[in-house]
Amino acid sequence: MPTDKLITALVDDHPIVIEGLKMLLQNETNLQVVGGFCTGADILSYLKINQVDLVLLDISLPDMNGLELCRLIKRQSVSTVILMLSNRTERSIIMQSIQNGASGYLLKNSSLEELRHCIYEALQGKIAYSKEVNEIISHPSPSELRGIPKLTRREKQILQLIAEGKTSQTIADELFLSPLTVDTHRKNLIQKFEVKNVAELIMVANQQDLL
Amino acid sequence: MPTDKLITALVDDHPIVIEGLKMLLQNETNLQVVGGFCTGADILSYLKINQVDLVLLDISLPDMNGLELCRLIKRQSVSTVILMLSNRTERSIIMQSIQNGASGYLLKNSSLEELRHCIYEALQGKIAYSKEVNEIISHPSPSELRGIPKLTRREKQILQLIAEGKTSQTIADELFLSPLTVDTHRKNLIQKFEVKNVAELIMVANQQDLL
DNA sequence: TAAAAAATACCTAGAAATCAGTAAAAATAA
DNA sequence: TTATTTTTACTGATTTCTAGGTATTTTTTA
Repeated sequence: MPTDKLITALVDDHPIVIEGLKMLLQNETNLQVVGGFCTGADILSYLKINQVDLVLLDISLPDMNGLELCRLIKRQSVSTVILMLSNRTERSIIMQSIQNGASGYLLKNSSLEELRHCIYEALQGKIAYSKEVNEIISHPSPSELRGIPKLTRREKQILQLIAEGKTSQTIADELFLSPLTVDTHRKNLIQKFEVKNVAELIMVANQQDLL
Repeated sequence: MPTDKLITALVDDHPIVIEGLKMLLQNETNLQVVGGFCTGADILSYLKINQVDLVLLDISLPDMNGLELCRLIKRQSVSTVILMLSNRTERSIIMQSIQNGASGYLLKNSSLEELRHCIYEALQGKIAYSKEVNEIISHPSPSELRGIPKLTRREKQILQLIAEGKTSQTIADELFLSPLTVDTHRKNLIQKFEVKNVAELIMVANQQDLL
């Protein structure tokens, strides 16, 4: 029994979100939700024997990365349109999504209207972003423009010790260096990260997972 | 027109989640969802003129912290039962929820059954955790065993500004305070966290997700 | 409304960090 | 082996932070 409705699958690790989307989309006349999947493995095995026109896909899944999954789905079925539906607001993740074959990107706090609109656009072959995502793309934050500085071995080591609350003198004693040398490294770290002092240094180093 | 059903409000910055929960809970015979709110301000102003028995509350909201909101709701209406519904898995956040008056904590990837069960338990006056949350609570990591200092509003604010690399003088100018006052707060922060200086302060504040 | 907590502000004085340079060994890469 | 990067170390001046306090006003809580 073929149908003229768009066969749609939902992938999200939150059952509540899946159920919610199901309910929301059941009123849409032009599409039919055939299933909700909590893992990447589930949707992939389903796609092996079933044709799906549209997939709403979350980034964070228990068994694999949503970006990776996006690529795998596209490889298995080029005609399937994928819309990413995530909380992640990082430019890089949005870009990677598109590069992996997604036709659009929505934040989960999008309105229903936006969701509808993006589905429509994506099915037309366009790349569809929700309003907020467009903002993110067009206004890169200073912290994102700030590249991740390349640190030398010594600098990493001293950064670590600074984060432990040690003074230049203490660090010098520990590494058998002159405190003046440690000061130089400290200065270079502050320069490389383009920050004002150690407080901010430790903050951005944390944001960049360097500690 | 009084009702014997439990008046329930939903607070989440994701319209999709709200709609989903609404749909899911509309089949429950013993409760009635009266509204979904996307901001803390919305629910608070609603509660000023309406009685609500149960609130399902997200942590991350656009205008204020969910933990703070939990406290405010409880202050305005003690009899209202609050269940936190969040993605955050940090012990400290779970504990803070309970301390701020919540009757339970669920992760968003809980099943519908778990949600039902927790609502039931919470209404009975118990503290209700979902399965995964129980796991988290019973396996504390070493870094989490270090007590979480209670910060005042001002201290949180100043901690934030310190993390941005601002000096006491700059912070004082910004908040219209004496730099000596900022120094006092700075000193208290260092004491409360039992650290040696701001570098370590920012480090452990990060570990405890306070920034 | 009384008690407790938070926020405000100050003193003295020493310790530590930051800025703006320079420069020479030592290690690594081309 | 030559060139580049890293690591080491210094001067001198200035700013900022930290440690020991005390104390009053304001706000919040009981």
